[in-house]
Amino acid sequence: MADELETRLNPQAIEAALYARARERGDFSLSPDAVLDGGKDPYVIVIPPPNVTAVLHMGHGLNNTVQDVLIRWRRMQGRGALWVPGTDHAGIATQNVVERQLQKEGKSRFDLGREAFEKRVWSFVEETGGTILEQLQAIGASCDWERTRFTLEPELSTAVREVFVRLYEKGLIYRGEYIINWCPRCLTALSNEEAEPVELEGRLSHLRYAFPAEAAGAAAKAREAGGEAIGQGEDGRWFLTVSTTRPETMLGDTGVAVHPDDDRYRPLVGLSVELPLTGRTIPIVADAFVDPEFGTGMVKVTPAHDPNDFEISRRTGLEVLNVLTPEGAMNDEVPDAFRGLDRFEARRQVIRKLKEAGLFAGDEPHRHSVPHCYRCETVVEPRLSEQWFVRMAPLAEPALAASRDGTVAFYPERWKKTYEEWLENIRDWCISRQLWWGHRIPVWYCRAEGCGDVICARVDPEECLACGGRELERDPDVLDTWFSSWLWPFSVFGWPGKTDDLKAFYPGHTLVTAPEILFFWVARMVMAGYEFMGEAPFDSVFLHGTVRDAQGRKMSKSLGNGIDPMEVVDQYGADALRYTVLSLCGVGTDIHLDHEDLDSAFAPGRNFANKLWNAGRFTLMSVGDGPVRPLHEVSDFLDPADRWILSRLSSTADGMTRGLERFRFHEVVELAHHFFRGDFADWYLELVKGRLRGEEGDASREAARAVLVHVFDRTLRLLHPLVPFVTEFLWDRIPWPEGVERPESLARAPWPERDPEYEDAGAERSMAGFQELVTTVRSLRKEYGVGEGAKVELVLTGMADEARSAMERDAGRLRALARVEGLFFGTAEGRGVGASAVLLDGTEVFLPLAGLVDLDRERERLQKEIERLDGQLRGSEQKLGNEGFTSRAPEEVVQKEREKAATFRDQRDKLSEKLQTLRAE
RNA sequence: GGGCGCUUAGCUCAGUUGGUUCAGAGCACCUGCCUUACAAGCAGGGGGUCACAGGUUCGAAUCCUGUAGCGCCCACCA
Repeated sequence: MADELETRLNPQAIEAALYARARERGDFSLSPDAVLDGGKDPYVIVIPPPNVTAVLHMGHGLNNTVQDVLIRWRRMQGRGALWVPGTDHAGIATQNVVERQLQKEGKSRFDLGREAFEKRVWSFVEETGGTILEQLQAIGASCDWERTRFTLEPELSTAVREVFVRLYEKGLIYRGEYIINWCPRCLTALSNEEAEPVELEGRLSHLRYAFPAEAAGAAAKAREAGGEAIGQGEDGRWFLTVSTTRPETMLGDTGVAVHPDDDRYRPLVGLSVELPLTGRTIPIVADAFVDPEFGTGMVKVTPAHDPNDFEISRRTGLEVLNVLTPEGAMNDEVPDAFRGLDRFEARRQVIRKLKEAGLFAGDEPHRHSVPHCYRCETVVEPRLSEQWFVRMAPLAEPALAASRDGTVAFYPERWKKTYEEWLENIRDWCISRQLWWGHRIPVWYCRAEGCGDVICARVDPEECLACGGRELERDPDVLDTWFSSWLWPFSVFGWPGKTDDLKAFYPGHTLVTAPEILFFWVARMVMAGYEFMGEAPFDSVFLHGTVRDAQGRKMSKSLGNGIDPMEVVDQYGADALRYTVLSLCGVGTDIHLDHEDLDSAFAPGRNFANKLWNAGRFTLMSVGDGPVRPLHEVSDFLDPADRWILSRLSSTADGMTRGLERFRFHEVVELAHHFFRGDFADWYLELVKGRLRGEEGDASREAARAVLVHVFDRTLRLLHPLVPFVTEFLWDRIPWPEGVERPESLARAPWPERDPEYEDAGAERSMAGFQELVTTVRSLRKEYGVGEGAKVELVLTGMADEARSAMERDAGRLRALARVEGLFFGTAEGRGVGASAVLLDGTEVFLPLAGLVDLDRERERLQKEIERLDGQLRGSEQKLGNEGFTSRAPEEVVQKEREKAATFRDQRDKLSEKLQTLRAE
């Protein structure tokens, strides 16, 4: 570690070493004893486990910075703060990565076989799985790394299996044939949440199905009744028209449906039509799902490839005909001409063939949302298949109640409603995935003749429980990745064992995550929490925004608009990264960062860290090595500036605490910034400079040193959760007052609370007046070009008596100011030529200019400027006086011209006034 | 189709229960300074009819209604 306080902050030189030392010291670890025996009030966060194959992106950067701030703050508050880290095995995502690797070697997972493939994934995970956790360390995440968990490790697999069996035994897990979302590329089922709708411009095609001759009468009647779907071809044959966005599915149609109350089509119900291209005849049925108002009021029914159609088939008894292979090609159920064709090719062919047959009634553009696989973005195909489901309604009830009664609170609050609506309309969860990487479903089927028993067990069965046969076959599927994630808040603590960890750390407290996984994960965790632990896994959910680029687009790999947090850490340090994202982290707002200009994107954090570094260096150097008195020993020697900064410290601590309690990070950063930069660095340090240079042993100097050390210590504590590295580096070097116990580390130093003893409204008011005076003088000097080095005499008049006596009392402070500003305060004698301004309290500041500036030149300068403005103004007024201009030019332009004129006039008048002052001699 | 949110300085955003302390911050911009902590800095400065139109009120960025634009979530409309 760099032991020198180098001139420039070099994050690379200090961060890694500081982090390693903090870990060694055990700053981040917590044993359950601290809670169970030590009486510490726990504060627990379990990390949203990143995918094991992931590398850190800005979303993680934001998410984990926020968690770390909370954990570090609570730890300093003396809570038993525990942040449990870990990774998710991420079924599809990880399997995809390894499959792509295999592809490069010209192999598929089937070439390897299940066992070898799983081994391959494991070795991949073991090689690369630690990456993201190391990256979290680089941004300062103070997790208890001894507790790192993985959703597919043996202990957690036990939890998964236990949960599956329990739910199965309770009748909440069932197997059934339903339409699910099928990804033809991943070859697996997807839950509704995993099928992401993408709004696309598609085509709505209209297809004609011909009536057999005997139905002609009924068709004609329906036509007469206003049935727009019914028509008569040139050949005299009657047909009906249905519409679809997926024409190829007509090959799987097994019926046409109308609304039961639709009088137009009533005569047709029970009759049949000829399904083109297939030689099949399909019935017309009535079902209430059909909206008579939409389109023609007639719907083709494809039970195997549309969820609604499937439901219709269940109610009406229509046949179910699957016409697609798992890969999304047409299967053997369709006529030869289409067999083996990819679905999109089949779509073209169907349309071509229908056109040839004169049964294509045209198409039109149609915007609609098409579900895509959330992992690979392939168009998802609704497909009938046998899958495992969890019956969710019973689980949703307590989770819903928890939100309604506030047991679980959401920040920002509007997500509460979204969450509740999802739970109110909850649908069963498809949990089986046709993958090899994941928790295998603990179900066996007995293949013995005539048995067919299904066994769901905690321990792999050797033989059939029903018939004793040994021909058991395990279900090939694995569980949805979220089936292990929803147990995470307690599985990480050893559930289903009855562990001390569980006793001490469950339930946890805060969940920090993105709104995208509110349903995937948050809601399900609450459900699992109640079902298996009897209470919610956390009491607050903070949902932060999405990280976007300068154009507002979500950062993503495919757009190439991402920012690599590691690059930011390398260039500007973890503190800069953290500070920047926190300063942008308002409740409910997204975060915009320009990926093309990291320098300016991270300037706020970089500048802040650097300023802290410099102010810290100065503080440490100025205080020096000599013994420092504790604050309470110097209370009789406090300067007004000391009282002021102590007062500000107290209110800042209070404000920051309240901000953190409400997850208002932007506000917290602003308070910290205002106090540290505005109050501490800009004013206090400047004001104590003079006193610090005094004689050793001088009471005012010792008071200043004591206050400085105290305030700097507390400031670093307040800033530590935000910027842990620089603060710790500096804090370690603070000379400690004699007789005061030094906390073992900054990470565990007590969080500064509000301290009413030092709150001093009088000192704040008087300082505010003082600051105004100084600012005003600076402004006047600047305006009249009085050089910064020049000493000026000031005359203050019209002061309230109160203010005057306060000022006399604070003579020392004014002298300090005089040194800094090069000002001199004199008494009012002849006022002469000068500039003046009136402060808020009525005091008039008069700055005599004679002798300081060349008055003649100043008058000349002003005169010239006034003439220039006057010319501009005349030009502008002339333009406005021109009717041609005002009537013909666009309103906006005229308006702009008026504004310009007003500005010229204002400025001219202002300068004229100034000139008057100068001439007042 | 339903629900929610946003619109404040060139950019990104703060503005808690309507009121001197509210029109702010950071970045960008302009001017002057390399003042022995800091030029990744200091000091000073310009810039906003708080989307638009109504309404409530003594008083509205803040509350109500409507309009426009943008965004998000949910949804089985072929």
